[in-house]
Amino acid sequence: MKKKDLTHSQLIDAAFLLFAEHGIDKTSLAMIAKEVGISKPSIYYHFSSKEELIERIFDFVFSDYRFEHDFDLAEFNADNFREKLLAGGWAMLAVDKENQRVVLKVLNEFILSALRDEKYRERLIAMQQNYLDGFHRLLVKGAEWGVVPPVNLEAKAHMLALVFDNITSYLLLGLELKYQAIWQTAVDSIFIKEAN
Amino acid sequence: MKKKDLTHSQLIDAAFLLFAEHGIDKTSLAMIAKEVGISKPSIYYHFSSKEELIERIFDFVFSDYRFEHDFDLAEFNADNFREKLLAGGWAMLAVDKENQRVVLKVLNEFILSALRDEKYRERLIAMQQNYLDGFHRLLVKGAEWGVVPPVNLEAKAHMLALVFDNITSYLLLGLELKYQAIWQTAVDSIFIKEAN
Amino acid sequence: MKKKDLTHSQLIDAAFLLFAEHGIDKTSLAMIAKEVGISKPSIYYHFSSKEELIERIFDFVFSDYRFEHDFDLAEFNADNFREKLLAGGWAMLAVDKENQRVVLKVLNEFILSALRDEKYRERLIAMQQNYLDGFHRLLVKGAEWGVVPPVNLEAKAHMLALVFDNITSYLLLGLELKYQAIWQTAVDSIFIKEAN
Amino acid sequence: MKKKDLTHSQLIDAAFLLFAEHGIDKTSLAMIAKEVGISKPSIYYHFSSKEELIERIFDFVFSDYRFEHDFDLAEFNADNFREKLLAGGWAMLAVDKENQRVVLKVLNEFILSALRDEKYRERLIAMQQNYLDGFHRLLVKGAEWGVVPPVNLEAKAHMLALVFDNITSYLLLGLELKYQAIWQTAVDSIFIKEAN
DNA sequence: GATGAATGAGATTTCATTCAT
DNA sequence: AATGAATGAAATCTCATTCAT
Repeated sequence: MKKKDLTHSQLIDAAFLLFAEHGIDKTSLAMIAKEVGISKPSIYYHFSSKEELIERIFDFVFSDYRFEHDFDLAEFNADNFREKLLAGGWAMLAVDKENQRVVLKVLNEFILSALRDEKYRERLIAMQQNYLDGFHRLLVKGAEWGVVPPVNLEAKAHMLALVFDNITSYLLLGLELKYQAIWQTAVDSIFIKEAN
Repeated sequence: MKKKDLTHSQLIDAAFLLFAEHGIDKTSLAMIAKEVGISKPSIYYHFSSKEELIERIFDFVFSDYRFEHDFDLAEFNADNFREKLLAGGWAMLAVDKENQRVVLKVLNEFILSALRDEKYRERLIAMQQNYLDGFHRLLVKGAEWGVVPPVNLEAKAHMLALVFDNITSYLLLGLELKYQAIWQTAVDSIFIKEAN
Repeated sequence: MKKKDLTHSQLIDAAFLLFAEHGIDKTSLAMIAKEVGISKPSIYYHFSSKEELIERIFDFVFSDYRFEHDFDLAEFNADNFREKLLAGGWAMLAVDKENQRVVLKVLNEFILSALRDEKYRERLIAMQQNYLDGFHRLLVKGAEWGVVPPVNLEAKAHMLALVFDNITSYLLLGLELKYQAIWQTAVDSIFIKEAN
Repeated sequence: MKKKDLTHSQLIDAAFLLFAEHGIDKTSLAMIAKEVGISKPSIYYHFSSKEELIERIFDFVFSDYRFEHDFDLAEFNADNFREKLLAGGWAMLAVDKENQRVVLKVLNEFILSALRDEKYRERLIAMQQNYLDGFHRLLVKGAEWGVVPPVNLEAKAHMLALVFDNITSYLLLGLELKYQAIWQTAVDSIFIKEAN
């Protein structure tokens, strides 16, 4: 790796961790520079402003956050459908907690930013939509395969997305719930033939 | 009301709105003072520091945010159980959107704060717990009344809480989903006799 | 004088002198604050920005710079016309040199600013126009009184203005010319009945 | 031209234009480098510091600014004396305005510098002196040829120089005066046999 | 009950300059 | 002949806070 690229990625890493620890607003360029061991103005050789650095962190965080990472449609079939769906949710519970907290903290920072800045809102919504659509596609497949009752698929999918998404938030806050059972309850409700 | 109390509540109101608009960090005491029409140092007569003002806003916001506001157990009975449960969720969709956004924005600010400051974490968790427990109590009642299958009640309750809570987040970001149907799907899943 | 007004005028004075000595760009707020003996941010209590301070200095300099100060039409009459005209120009040569240099240096700073900033251009042009018009009015009076040949008055007036104005510039640079004779030559040319 | 010389003169050109547009202080080496399409440190191969570059621009500007360019004594004779004198002044009014403005802006920058830096003062004074002396020599010749009354030649010459010089300043600021008539008035005053 | 005046700490950013390559 | 990477110094400006009045 060239020197420039090295420093560049050190800056991304340091900023990322500091954003998680102190929040974006309370992380100054001085703190980042100190962490990396370069001078404050040197940051400007790599990023034209703090704002640009923030955007690069945004890219960095969100590139990792895709439905397909958690649920790979290609691996699903009629036989393993329920299992896979359960496993996809449970996987997030088994992950390295510390690392997850860090990612989620920064993600939350950006959700707040998104409430005020169009630039972030669009991308954040695109990410949420990616999960909403992902679950929908999955259930449609499940219906095609005859394992999911073919009614009300969109609402079911979105309910799953909301539960899945919010489990991460509650984890982040340190609420200790029986997430496995909750996710299972949500997943199971999908397969019920509505009798009401 | 005494003058002191008047100014006090004007400060709370102004700070609350400004926190929603610009975020806590980016709202300066100068902005708040200007909004209320007093001088900056005068704020210190009412609050010993910005931090204390923030805490009072926290109280102000969270005093309004209780499960019992949304779902009043006293009004539930065996006959209206499903209806009331549906209505409690839908009510949040019918509320004055602008006002709701403001409250939710500030609430989100505090969720972020809670990730870094023990002081806020405890109270925020207490609030989330209030909803988690509230739904649980409700379903236990429902089971007693024979309208909810008496299995897996806790997980069902928490799933409802997660869906309920996250609907507000998605609303806030401006995602346009069929929330009524989603909530109905979640609610209906509660009544199913698990046959799998 | 109130404390605020005192500091305010100390700031104006200090900034004015420092602008003359180092130029506007090279005079930092730190230098000004140090000169007055207050802290850097205190300046912002009195002026909202460096730009505003500059504008106030501009006002301060230009309020002193009016044709009527140098040539008071009310004092002119047919008998003393030439004498008064001469004296008005010569007065500027007799003035306290050091003080004059300071004023002129800052004035020159603003001329440069005026080349780039509409805001200053207009006001500077108004000032030059004040002299151009002043000389014109004077010569018109002179013509009415029969002491100035009533031809070509505008060009004559403007020529006087140019000479008068530029004498200050040359003085400022330290060029040692026989300014008295130059001014006299210019003034005398006004009275000639053109015979060519 | 060698590559070195090429880049050198590109730097001079670019710096010159940028100085005119933004002023010396507000023109950074980064801006100049960008304009020429080289890297910032490369400037240091050609000039040892920004200060040296400024001095070279000074040379560049002032080499063009000589009395002999405007009034070539060799072309004057008794018959065409007045005409030539008029034409020399009018020429400056006919010149390409945009180009003239650029030169004059930079020149003005240096006048300001000259007020603070001995190094520039001497050379600037030399230039002004060149015009003052030039007009004087011209009038002396005119007197020898019998076309200019042989009295008060120095003051007349200097008055012409002041008018000539200041016309450029007023042009630069965008003041719209009848400069032709003004210059003619000044020139004509030279030929008058003083009768007062 | 409130303010006028001020401040220390610190934020982002710009700039001329350096030096190994 | 030029550059990539970095820096020290300093600029403007903001902010929470203080304290005599």
